[in-house]
Amino acid sequence: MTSAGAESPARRLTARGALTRDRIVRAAAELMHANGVAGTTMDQVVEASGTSKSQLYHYFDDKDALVTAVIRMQTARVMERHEPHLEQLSSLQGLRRWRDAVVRFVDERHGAHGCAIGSLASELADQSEPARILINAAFQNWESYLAAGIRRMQDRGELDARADPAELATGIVAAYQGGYLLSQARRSGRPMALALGFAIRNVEALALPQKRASDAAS
Amino acid sequence: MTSAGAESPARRLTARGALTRDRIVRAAAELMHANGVAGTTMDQVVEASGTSKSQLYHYFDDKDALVTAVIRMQTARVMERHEPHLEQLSSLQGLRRWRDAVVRFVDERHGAHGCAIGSLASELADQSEPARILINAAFQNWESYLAAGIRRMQDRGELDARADPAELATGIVAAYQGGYLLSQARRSGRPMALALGFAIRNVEALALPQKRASDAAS
DNA sequence: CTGAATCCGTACTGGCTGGTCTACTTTGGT
DNA sequence: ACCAAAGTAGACCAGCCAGTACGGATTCAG
Repeated sequence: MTSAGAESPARRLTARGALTRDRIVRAAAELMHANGVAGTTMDQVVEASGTSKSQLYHYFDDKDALVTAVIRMQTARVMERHEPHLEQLSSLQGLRRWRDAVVRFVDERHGAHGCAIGSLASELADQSEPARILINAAFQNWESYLAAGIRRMQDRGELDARADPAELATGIVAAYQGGYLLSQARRSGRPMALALGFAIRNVEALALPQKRASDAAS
Repeated sequence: MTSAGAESPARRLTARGALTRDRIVRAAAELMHANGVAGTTMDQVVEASGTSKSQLYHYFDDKDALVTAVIRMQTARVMERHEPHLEQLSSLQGLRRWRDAVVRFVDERHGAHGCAIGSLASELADQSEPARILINAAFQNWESYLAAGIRRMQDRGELDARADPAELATGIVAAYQGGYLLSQARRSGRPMALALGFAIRNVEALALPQKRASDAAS
């Protein structure tokens, strides 16, 4: 992992070819998430994907190119899992629901493997500048979802307009990543629950007293 | 990294031997922090430490044993850097001073390499159970320092007695780790500053109104 | 139908990796 | 002074790794 050249210049891909390529990336993503990028060999990817060496090198120039594809897939996957909760986020209640879903997810697997993006970030950020840029973009994108949701809370008058959505969003994603890491080390979802809880409390602290009755307690 | 056997049964070590051993661990720690554990070869350690293959394998059974020694050294080193601030911690003011020192440290190197413990945690937690246990202990120890400080704030009547020091401590360490990871990806100390700021605000929120004049503003 | 591009399988290689072996030098206790 | 233990050196090896060579099978445009 030094230069990570751009991906193959998007040659013609038949439907069959696209499928094979996808199987490769999927297998690589799984292996790299479980064993790390350096801990995953091209031969393992070949076997896990049920393809062959020549196919692998047909679709990817080298390991760096494969890693790039894996980063893209993983960031997309993680966001896909969060999008349902964040897309329409516009209330503290929604933020808490997201937190609960996250905690449940982490708790179920006792923090195993950590966040797919987070572990890639930790391993690659200082090894490959292109990878770092991609991963940083993923984090920023993630934060932008949260920031947009927080902005909607302000628009709805639930939150103080002086709050800084972008800063709060960064704080929440940081809590998520740190909470995940501690949960991974402790094999317990508890640190994630605490970390996200504290992060969200910073948003709650900026809540405005609601004018009317409307939605109920807690 | 699968079994990580116990370290060599502490044979007799001459002063010269201990020095050599230390040089090896020091070099290994540096390399592994910069390039990852999997990305560091035994030959690199030999060269960087100015020793030889036989010395390496004289002092360590295998790479796992060396990694174990590196974990011990890194956790000790990191704690040494924080101890001056945390040892006597007994006020919000002190907590903020610690945060400032951390942010300065991260900012200076633009988050490069990340937290030594954090990156080891991310790479090893799911690869080696003994390593995971060691790293988890380091986190817990770190948290216990913060918790003790927070408890002292309660004893001094600066903080609400209903606050849970252990939970707050976990939240702060999580914010530190997550903040570091984002800072590493963004090459900026800003995420760390925000993350720690938000974490500490949870402590500040539990501050009690001080009875007398005594210490000044902010 | 045809031929060129895409797709695929497998054997192979040169270099690197963790780890071993044998032999030489230094140290420290008595 | 002696010698066993500790320390040191560097050659060596078997296996693994990323990447290549080359030949054959499918697919698709025209």
